[in-house]
Amino acid sequence: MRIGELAKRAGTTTRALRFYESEGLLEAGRTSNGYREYDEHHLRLVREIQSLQAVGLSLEDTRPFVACLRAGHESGDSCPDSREVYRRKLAEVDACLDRLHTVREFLLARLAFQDPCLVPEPKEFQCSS
Amino acid sequence: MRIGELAKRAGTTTRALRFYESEGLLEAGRTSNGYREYDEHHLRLVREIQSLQAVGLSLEDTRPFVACLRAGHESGDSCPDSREVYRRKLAEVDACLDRLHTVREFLLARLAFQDPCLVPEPKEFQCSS
DNA sequence: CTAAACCTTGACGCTCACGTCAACGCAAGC
DNA sequence: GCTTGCGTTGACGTGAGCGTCAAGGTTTAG
Repeated sequence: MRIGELAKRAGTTTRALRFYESEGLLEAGRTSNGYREYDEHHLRLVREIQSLQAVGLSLEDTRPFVACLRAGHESGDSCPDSREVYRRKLAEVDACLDRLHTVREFLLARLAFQDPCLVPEPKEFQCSS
Repeated sequence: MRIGELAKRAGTTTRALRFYESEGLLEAGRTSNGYREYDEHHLRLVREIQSLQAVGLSLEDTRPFVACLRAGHESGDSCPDSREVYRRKLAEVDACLDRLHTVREFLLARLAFQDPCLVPEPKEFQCSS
């Protein structure tokens, strides 16, 4: 199949697929006229990337999973590097949950009209999913 | 005081202060040579902005608080618009907490080697603090 | 007097995962 | 033959909140 069909079947865009290729995540074959050629295995890879992005992993973080699938494993998260990414992300999520609980308490206190001087630590913090 | 001193006392940078001014959040007076001139009231405004950013509010969201302080209120969150921002942010935080709990369960399940097909909704979602 | 340390505006850089446009080639239906 | 709809590469735009020069003017310490 060509890039348009893969995009449609995966529910994404051709631009995204070309971007994955430029990042080395999705190598495609080429037909004689230069068109990219994909198969079901590529669709599987794209689906893996999408589901990982859905839980808040960056594209960079999906590399081990893609590599794991390409190495022949039936699931992308059966390799050590992938599981390490899971563990790291879990720690991030836990930290984020802590942080958000603190923020929530702060907002509730302010809405309840309490003292305006208790401010959460202004640490750099990025909470994303 | 001039911009450098204000930055130092607020624990920020001159660039940030100039940026706030460009966004209309921090209007400064000017001395005869064109230097910006600030007082304790400005410092108070900057501190307010910082503490709000620390709980994950965007600069845009800090506008009502700054306006409230400039309107003469002793605290920036005593005005209706400010409290509305608090309420909206609280709702965002709650949604984020829900989302992160789901993600956390997903990660735990994957690490426990379970079925690889349950994937959280790939909704657009931005969780930040 | 001079050098350091401050101030000014303006403009580009950064992150991330693409969106969007430009300008072109290729293929198929009428 | 012509239009329509695929495909190609390349390059710039997006958002948030500044960081980081660049190229000057001003003030202060020695």
